[in-house]
Amino acid sequence: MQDIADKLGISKGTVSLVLSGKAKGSRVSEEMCLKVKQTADEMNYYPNEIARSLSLGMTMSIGVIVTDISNEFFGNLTFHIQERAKKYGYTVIITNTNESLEEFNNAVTILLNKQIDGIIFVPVAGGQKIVEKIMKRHLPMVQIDRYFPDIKSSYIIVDNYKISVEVTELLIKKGYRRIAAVCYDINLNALTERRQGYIDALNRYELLDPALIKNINYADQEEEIKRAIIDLKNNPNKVDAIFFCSRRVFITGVKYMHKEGIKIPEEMEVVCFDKIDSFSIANIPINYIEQPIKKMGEKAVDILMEQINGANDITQYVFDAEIKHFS
Amino acid sequence: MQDIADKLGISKGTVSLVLSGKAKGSRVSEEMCLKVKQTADEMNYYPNEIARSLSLGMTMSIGVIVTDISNEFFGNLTFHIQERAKKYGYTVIITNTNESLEEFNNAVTILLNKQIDGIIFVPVAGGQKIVEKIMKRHLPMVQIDRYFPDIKSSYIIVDNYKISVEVTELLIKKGYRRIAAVCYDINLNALTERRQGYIDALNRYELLDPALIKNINYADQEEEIKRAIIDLKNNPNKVDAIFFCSRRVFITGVKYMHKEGIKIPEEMEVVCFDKIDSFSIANIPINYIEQPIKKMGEKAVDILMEQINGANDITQYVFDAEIKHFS
DNA sequence: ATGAAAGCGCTAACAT
DNA sequence: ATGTTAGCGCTTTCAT
Repeated sequence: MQDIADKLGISKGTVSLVLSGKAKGSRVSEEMCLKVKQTADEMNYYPNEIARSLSLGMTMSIGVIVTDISNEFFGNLTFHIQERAKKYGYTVIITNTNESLEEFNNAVTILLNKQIDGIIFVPVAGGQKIVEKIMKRHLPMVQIDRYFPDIKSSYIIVDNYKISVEVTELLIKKGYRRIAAVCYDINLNALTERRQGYIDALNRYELLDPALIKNINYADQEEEIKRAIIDLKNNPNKVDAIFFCSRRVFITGVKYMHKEGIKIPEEMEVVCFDKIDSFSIANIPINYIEQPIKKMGEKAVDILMEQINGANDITQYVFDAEIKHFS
Repeated sequence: MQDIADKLGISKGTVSLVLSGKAKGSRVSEEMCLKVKQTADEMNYYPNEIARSLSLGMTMSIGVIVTDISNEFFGNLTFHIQERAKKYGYTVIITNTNESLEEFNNAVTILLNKQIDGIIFVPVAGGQKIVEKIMKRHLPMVQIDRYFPDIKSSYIIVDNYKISVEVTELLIKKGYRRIAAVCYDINLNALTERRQGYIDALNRYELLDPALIKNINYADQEEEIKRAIIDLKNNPNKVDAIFFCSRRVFITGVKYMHKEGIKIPEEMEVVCFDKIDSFSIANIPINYIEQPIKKMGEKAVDILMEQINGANDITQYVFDAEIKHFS
């Protein structure tokens, strides 16, 4: 900037005005404007956003913390967040927690230090203390996919409970009576609500059989899911349908259903929580629950931007998921 | 920092020394060190990385440009890039091009302006001019997954040609004679080489039948793939196997094979270029080609870091993919 | 062992 | 319409 000012024999300030588009209102002569822009081009000038950020006190970037970007759901979610942020002229810095508290903490620290203007994050179980760091800084934030009930902030979630009730009722209405559920045993509202929805729906019809609820330990899931499937197959009182409470569980579960020779849907129907973009290779009918990922991501950005622009209200969106059918 | 200096009645410089860990070598008294660290804690001090970056002339972030982060392959790739970068203390800024030249250009500009220390990117067809901007700045860079042959820089790719020859030969050795290929018609080396490998292998055995090569237009893929499958099914001279040149094409292709009632593998075997983490829901044997995504991502970061640390040599890695079998 | 001050590249308020 | 200057928060060299 100094260089181009020198070359034209004018001052740095003027150059800044022109280049940052604040030369309107006849602040700077047309002629000068043109000259400046031209020389900037010639000298192949690129603004230093870091300096700009330091001076302005804002970075035009937001942080996004997800569990694992290679996961189909979060991959999609971050994609939509990014695309939306682009529209606001914002850049996104994504980090993964891998569901680890330590990594969650690191991510938050790094992002805060990088002076991001706001943050969208998927909470990690037990991370309340960490979130308070964000709040202390009065940094705009929105929780997504999950939330800490005791933290007063904006969030975007899906009504996991409601849709789980609905899908279970759908199975009941289809005539199934022996409906199993395979879920992670993780203590996160997004997950426990799915199980609870299933339980409550079955209870309402007096169809609940606790033996049909399979809680899976995350670390040892392959083995545990396998055992669950075998167990369900061997249940003396034939099982009709299985509700898989998340994507990964579904994939592994169906794999062992195939291995055990369980015919889908003739012997058992299946429900998958979340859409998988390769359902079509399975050649079986699949009931699935689709979350409005795009809407969630976009809304999260919209809310965050409002906060960045000064809004103080906390906004909490609970979207409805949808039951769909693939065949 | 000033605040904590004031509070202790010492100077900003000293505080900086301590907090950035440069107080070793008895530069600052033990006692002072402790006091500073303590007050920093109490006052809940967080370093401003932006100011630090400006002063240091480096940001400790690298840019990553991929086609689309919600794509399974790129999702995995960026995940591994991030995890590796973490180890070096680096943050990653990811952007998507959606295969658009304009977005590619924007991404590069934004990243350059943000003063990233290096960049890893998946080139977009026709983007040579844009890449030159990066080179002009002498910014460390490495191309990944694809590369511009006429640009002299580091890259990490997979030998698409070789593995395609191998997988085709495998099919031939299995006894198949009528082997089809379904590929995008996009003009990118990563893709054309797959088709060429298939062609050359078949030619070598005098088994090539041009009618069995189906080139798919990206924009209209669903319909075109459907037609391709029907066409292959109706070929008077029964088709034995199909080589799907990429993930999406495979998913759609298999879907229509199911719809057309083509039995896999009894009537036709299938090959998928790329691994899909939900193969197991398909319950069919699948030959697939697995790229060493993790190694690719990590190596890209390693190379980039060497360059950032001053290495001038350009490093070009061509990894081998592997043929695997799912059943 | 610690202080003082310049400088990183830009913005913005104030002068002219 | 343009110039001058202080300052953003930190690092680092040179003094003390």
